[in-house]
Amino acid sequence: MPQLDSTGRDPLAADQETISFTGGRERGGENRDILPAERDAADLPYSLTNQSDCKEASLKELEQVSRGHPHCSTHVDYSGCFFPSQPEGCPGPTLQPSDVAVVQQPHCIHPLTPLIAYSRDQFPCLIHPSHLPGGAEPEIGIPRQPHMAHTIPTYCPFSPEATSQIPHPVGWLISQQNQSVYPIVQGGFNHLYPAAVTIRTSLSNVISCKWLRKVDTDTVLLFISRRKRSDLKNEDEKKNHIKKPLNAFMLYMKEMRAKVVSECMLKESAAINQILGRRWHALSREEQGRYYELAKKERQRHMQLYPGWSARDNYGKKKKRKREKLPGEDHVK
DNA sequence: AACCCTTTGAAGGCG
DNA sequence: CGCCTTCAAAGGGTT
Repeated sequence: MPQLDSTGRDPLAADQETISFTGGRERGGENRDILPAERDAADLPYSLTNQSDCKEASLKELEQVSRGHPHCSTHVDYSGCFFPSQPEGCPGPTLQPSDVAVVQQPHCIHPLTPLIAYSRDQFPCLIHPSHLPGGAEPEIGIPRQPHMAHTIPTYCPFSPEATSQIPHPVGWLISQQNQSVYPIVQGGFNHLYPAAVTIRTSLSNVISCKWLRKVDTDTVLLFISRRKRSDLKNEDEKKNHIKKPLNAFMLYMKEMRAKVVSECMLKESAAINQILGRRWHALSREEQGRYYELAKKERQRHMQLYPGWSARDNYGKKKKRKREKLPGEDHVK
């Protein structure tokens, strides 16, 4: 745990109320004078050695790297894939959280200069007003109406073969650059794009609009089997899912994972995350601060992109398998 | 196929 | 306010 100032508040957090170094991260603070790497091997709760510990070849390689530098200690903690006790200047695998700037490269330039693309991995190019139904003004971050998504049916009672040939109402957006685009949330256009209009527009080349106009949307939906609707709805929910912004540690993990994987020849994320967790605690305040700052910007950008979004929206989306608690096992976090 | 594991941090709910 | 829970990423492992 980072040092607290005399007031008990973290000085780094003083001007960032959302940044917290508290929260009982005792492992990181209990012995700051000892590099976490030095105690990694001893107590990894999740056994690395059982599964995919640093393999023989990579161990030799790591040892060579370590010995190759005059300042590097030859004490190598292989079981945790760490390089402890590295003096200043040693270019070993110990963290050098250099430039974090771009975590994920957006494929089109967004005014908000995204670091991470939420949902569908992409960001929108600006929408021209003429392309919006009703000539609506384009906005950065179309207001979401996630809870409306399921309330208005948008599907047609026709076979997949038939519907697959129907152009998507906003297909022009998707076809741009042959990439997915701004995470258009189902319902984001609901106020402009009522279901009946959608159906009429989409099927105008297939069936008579005259006929459709006479058919109530609910009646149309009777043609769709419940299962089919359920599948489509689930698919739709996945597409419209807005993910939480990444926190500082997640940003750090995202950047450093590949490095750890290559160093330790590990692929199992649980083991890698344990290593990353320890390295995180080994970071200096300044180094961690950079990630906290990055995470803060991420949250701000997320708020701009998805005003009104709440973390609560994603609750219950992942079904948890009930795991039997072992005797004496408490919730440890 | 869906969830578990494992990490830290943010955020929401509840008493 | 403090505690608990969920979910962000990742990919091999498990059910």
